[in-house]
Amino acid sequence: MIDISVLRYVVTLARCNTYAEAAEELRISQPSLTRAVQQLERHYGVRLFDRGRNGASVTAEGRNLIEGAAGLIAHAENLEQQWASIASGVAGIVRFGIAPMPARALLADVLAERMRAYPEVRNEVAVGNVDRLVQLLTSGRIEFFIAAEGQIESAPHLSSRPLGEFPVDLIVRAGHPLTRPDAKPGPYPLLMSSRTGLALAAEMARMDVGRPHVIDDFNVLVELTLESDAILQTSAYTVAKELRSGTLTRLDWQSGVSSRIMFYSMERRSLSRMAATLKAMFQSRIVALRDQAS
Amino acid sequence: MIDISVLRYVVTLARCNTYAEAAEELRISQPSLTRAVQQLERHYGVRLFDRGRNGASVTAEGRNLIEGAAGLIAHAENLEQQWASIASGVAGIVRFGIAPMPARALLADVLAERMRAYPEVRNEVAVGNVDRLVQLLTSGRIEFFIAAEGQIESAPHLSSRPLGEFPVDLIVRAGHPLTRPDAKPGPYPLLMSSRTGLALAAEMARMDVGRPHVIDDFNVLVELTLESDAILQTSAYTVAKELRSGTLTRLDWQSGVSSRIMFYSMERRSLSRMAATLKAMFQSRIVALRDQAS
DNA sequence: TAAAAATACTCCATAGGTATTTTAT
DNA sequence: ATAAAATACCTATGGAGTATTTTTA
Repeated sequence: MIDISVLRYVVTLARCNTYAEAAEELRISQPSLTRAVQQLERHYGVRLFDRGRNGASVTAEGRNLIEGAAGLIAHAENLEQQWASIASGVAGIVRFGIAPMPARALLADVLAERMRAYPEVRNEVAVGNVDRLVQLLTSGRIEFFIAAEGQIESAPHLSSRPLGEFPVDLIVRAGHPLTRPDAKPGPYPLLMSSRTGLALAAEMARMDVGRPHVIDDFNVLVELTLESDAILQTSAYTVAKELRSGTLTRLDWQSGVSSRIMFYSMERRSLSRMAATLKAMFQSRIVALRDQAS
Repeated sequence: MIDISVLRYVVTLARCNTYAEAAEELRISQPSLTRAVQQLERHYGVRLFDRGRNGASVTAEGRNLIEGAAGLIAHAENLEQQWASIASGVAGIVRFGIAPMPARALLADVLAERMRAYPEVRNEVAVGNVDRLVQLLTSGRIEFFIAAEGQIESAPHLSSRPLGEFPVDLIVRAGHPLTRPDAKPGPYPLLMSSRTGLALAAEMARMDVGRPHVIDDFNVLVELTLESDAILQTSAYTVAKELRSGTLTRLDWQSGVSSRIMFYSMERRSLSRMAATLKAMFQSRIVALRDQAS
C-alpha cells in the first residue's frame, strides 16, 4: 500500500530546488530522501526528478504523478484531524434514545446546551417507548437510552444506572376546585401516560378519582389538563414551563413517591466519550430541575 | 503520518466478525492484527472494538472513525492506479510544441492516431515560431518541440535529433502556365513562409522570379497560390490534401533539396514515455508521407 | 470448556543516520 | 573546483511470525 510520508517527500522535493533543502524541511537526512525517491522511481519504473549540478528538478512525468499526490496528502491530513476531533469527543455522531416523558422534561435543554458546547457533534435522538428503544439498543443502532425505571420486562445484557429522581406529582389547572380553601372532593378524572412509573395509590384513594385515562401523548395530556378539571399524574419536571407561567399548578399533597430515571446501555459494550458527556449532562440537568423546584 | 495499511486493517476488521477472520482476509496473522489495532487505539485513546466471546464488534466511536477511513483508502487506491497508468504512459498530460509548417503536415494525423491509441492522455500542443517554442522549452513548459532544422540561433543545452526529411518543392495552382507543355517563362511571384528551410536558389534562377514574398500563415499562402500564378515554395507534405484533390500541383523540377525536421528537447532533461511515443509517431508519420509521395 | 483475543518471544526488513565517494558544471 | 546527489555501512525501531496464555460466554 502506498506510503503517504513518501508522497510528502516527493511533493516537498518538487517544491524545493535540492535534495538537501527538501530533506532539511522534512527533517530527514539527504541520503534518506535520496533512497526514498529512488525506491519510488524503481517501483514505478519512472524518473521523477532530473538531478544535476544545481539540484533536482521534477520531470514531466513526475509532475503528472505528483499532482495527484498532493490531494491524497491533504485528504490524509484532514482525516487525521477528524480522527483527533472524534477521539476527543468534539466531533462525530452520537445516537441515543429517550422515552417521551424524560424527553419532555430534559431533552430540549440538554440538546441546546450540547449544541453550544459541541457544535461539531451531530445528535441523532430516537424518542419512543421503551420497547422500541430496547430494540434499537440491542441491535446497536443507538448507544444508550434514557427512560423511567421499571418498564422493561426482559432484556439480556442490559445495563442500567440511575440518573436521578423525578418526583411524581398531581397537576391541575390554575383555579381547579381542589386548589381552593374549600376544596370540594371529587370525583375528578385522572390522566396519565402509560407506564409513567408508580401510581400514587394512596393519594388517589384520598381524592376519589375514577379509573385513570391513559394517553401516550404529553401535549394532549397537558391540553386536557388545562381545559378540564382532570388531574394529571406526572412529574412536575415535565410541565415546568406551565408551572412557571402559572397555567398549571401542583397539588401540594406531598407524596414522596418518585420515579427513577435510568440510563440504559449494553453490558460490555463500551460507551463513546460523547455518550459519557451526554450522560453527565442529563444527570446535572435533573439536579438543576430539583434545585429549581425547591 | 497516518498509515493506510492500518486503515485497511480496521476497515476489514469492522466488516468481519473476528480478528482471526479479518487477519486471514488481510493475509496477516491474528496477533499482528491485534497489535496494529491496539496501537491505533492507544494512539487516539479510543476503544475501536469491543472484544468478547464471539469476536470483535466495532464501537460507536470506532464506526465514526472508520467511516472516514474507507474514503481515504479508496482515494489511495485510485492514486495508485493513476500512477501506474501515468508511469506506463497511457494517462496523464503531455505538453509539446511544433512549428506551423510541420504542424500543417503532421499534427492532425498524429493527434488523431494518438487519441485513438491513448484516449486517457491529454495533449497540450503549442503551435508557434521557434523563438516562442525555444522559450517554452527552456522554461520547462513543454517537453520538446518539432521544427525544421537551421532556424535556431543560440540555445544552450538544446538537444536536437532528426525526425525525417521534408522535400522542398515548388507548388502552383492547377492550370498554371508553367504546367503547360509550352511553359512561358516568368516572371512569377514567389511565396514562402519565413525560415522555411533552404531556398532553392538554383531553381529560382531558372524560373525568373522576383524577390520572394514571406507570409507566415499557411492558409494565406495556399489561398494565394490557388488564386494567382504565384509559386509557393514549401514541402509537398504541407499541401498533401490539395495535391491529392488536384487543386494544386507540384512542379516536377527535381530539386533534391530538402529540409530536415528536427526533434528538439533539453539536454539532460529526461523525456516522458509519452513524449517518446509521440516522437516515434511523428517519425513514422514522415515515413508514411514519403511512401505516399512515391 | 471452547473459542477468541492478548501476550511473550524472536526475527528480520527497512527506514534512518553518518561518513564518504561519485557526478556534473 | 565545488556543490550536490549517490553510495557504503551501520543501527535500531517496529512490523510480522509462532507458540502460548488469558479471557469470556
